[in-house]
Order: sequence, then C-alpha cells, then structure tokens
Amino acid sequence: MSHMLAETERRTSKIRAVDVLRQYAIAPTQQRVEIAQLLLSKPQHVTAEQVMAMVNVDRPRVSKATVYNTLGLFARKGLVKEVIVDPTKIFYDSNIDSHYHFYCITTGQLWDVGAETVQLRGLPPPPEGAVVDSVDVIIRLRPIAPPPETDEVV
Amino acid sequence: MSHMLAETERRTSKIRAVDVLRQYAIAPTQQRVEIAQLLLSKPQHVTAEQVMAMVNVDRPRVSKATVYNTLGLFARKGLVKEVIVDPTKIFYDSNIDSHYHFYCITTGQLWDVGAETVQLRGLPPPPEGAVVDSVDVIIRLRPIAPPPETDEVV
DNA sequence: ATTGGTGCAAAGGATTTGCAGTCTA
DNA sequence: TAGACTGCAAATCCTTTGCACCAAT
Repeated sequence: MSHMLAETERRTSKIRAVDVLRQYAIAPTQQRVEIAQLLLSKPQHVTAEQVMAMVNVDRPRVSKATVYNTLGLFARKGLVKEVIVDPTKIFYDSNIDSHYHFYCITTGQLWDVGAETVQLRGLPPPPEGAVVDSVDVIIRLRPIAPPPETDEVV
Repeated sequence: MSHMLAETERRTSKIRAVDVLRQYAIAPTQQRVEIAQLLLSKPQHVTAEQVMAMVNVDRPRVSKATVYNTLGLFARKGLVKEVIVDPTKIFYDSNIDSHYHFYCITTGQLWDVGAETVQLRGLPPPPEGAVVDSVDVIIRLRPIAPPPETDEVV
C-alpha cells in the first residue's frame, strides 16, 4: 500500500455498495458501506484484522467491534462467505460464486479454485432431516522441501 | 456415560496403544497412552475438551496442558487428523483413512463420508513450489426448516 | 546426570458482549 | 422519540506458554 490510489479506483463506489447492501437486506449505515466498498472492490480473502486495518488507513472510521459485527452480519446475510481453514481466524471471501480453495498451511495464503472445472460426484445424500448448506473443498498445500520440523525420524 | 463398561471394552488395550505410539515415533508415556487408548478405541471426532473429560472421568489422570500438547503432537505425527470446520474449536479424528465429512452447522455434529464412492476430479495443479498436503471436503448441513434467525428485514 | 514430559497457572489472541452514547427514520 | 447501530472496554473461550517438578534412560 505504498502508492495512493484515487478512492474511486481503490474502492467500489459508495452508490454501488449502498445498492448491494439493500439487495441483501442490510441497512446501509456509514460503517457498513465503508466495509462493503472494500470487500466488493474485488474478489479477495480478508480477515477481520485486515479489514480493520484497511478501513482505517488514513483515519479512524470503524471500531473493532463494528468490524466484527459487520463481517458476521454480512456472512449471515450471504454478502460474503466465511472460509474456515485456520483454527485461529476466519477469512471472509468476497467471491460468493461457487468455488473452492487452495490454502497454504505454511504461509496462510488462500487462492480461489473455480468450481467450473472441478467434478465432485458420488457424495452420499445428507442424513435424514438435513439439507446441504454448502460444500467446501480445501486443498491444503505445503511448500516443496519443507523446513525440517521438530519431528524426529524412527 | 451412565453405565460402567469394563476398561477392556471401553478402551483400546494398553498394549496396543503403546505399540501404535511406537509406530508413530511417539514416546509412550502414561498420559499419552491414556489418550491414545481412548482415541483408538473407535473412529471418532473429539475436541480437546471432550478428551479432557473422557480421560479424567473417574479420577484425574491428565492435565489440560498435556491434553492439548498431546493432541497437537498426535496430529503432527499423523496418528490423528485435525478437522477444521468450526472456528471455535478443533476436532481430532481418529480415523486417518482418506475420507470426508458432513458437518451440521447447527448442532456441531460431524459424520464421516467414505472417500471410496466420492469422485473428486479436475482439480487444478497446485501453484509452483507447492505440493498438496491434503484435500478436505466438508459438506455443511442445515436442519430442514431452520429456526428463524435474529436477522432483521429492510 | 541429562533429557524429555507433565502440571499448574498465567498469558495470548481472536471474537463476543454489556452498555451508554449516537444516529436516523 | 423509538429502534437500531456504534464504540469502548471488559469479558469469553480455546489454546499456548513459562517454568518448576518428575520420570526414564
């Protein structure tokens, strides 16, 4: 983030963000619009901490509590998708098209894997009384030649 | 846990547990054997909290720190698999055969989905410099006719 | 003796919550 | 003005860590 970009380039327009929030039945408050603009600017995976930092770059705009509450709300409403790959934090994915993920267990990086080319078949039907909410596919990656672990050899 | 079961029925034999630990290059201390016996008794998904409760039913045997350290060690060594489906806790899976999971987002229940019948194809190759560590498939379930949320409408 | 393992309590980190002040319809 | 939202700080919850004691080689 070393260079300045015009607001209109760096972020989704305020108008559009308000519009999208309304579509998802979310009251467009100032803070929610700020966060939505960031998220909707492009497909990305961000943590609450990152949103907190991004939205408050130049000056305080949104408090930590509101960032957490807002991301939770967005996820419940379907504006973004939670990605559960790391037990220590939640990623929020602004790409809500059906897709899967590469996740590097060493660096914590996340990449999208488009669902178009992937064939996932033969899944058993859900247990009685339940319906499928979503299907996650996470391909966990490891760098080649991993650094020697604290594990010993037999 | 209202009925008593003989130790030999409820748990994997101590001999076998020691043996398995050795196979995984884990020094078989008393505490690790206790935990391994529980885990290996059957395919199951347990949290650290549950292990803590199970292993200490009749009398204190293993401390909380040791339960956490031991489960982490077992996972690193490959004796059990961590299942990351809930951002608030880790499940440890004593079934290390290739398989996938149903996860009820309402009740937190986990079921195994055998990998035999599932066809997962067309995955793109991993990014340069990385190799696939594992592939998780999580089918998130929701009870039919979910209870009304605390969400507001515009 | 040395090394590793355990237990306790304290620390840590992400997320949630209580509550008073603020905004908006 | 009422109902909703925000911000701050305190509280929670799961997990990790520091460190002294214990165990096994």
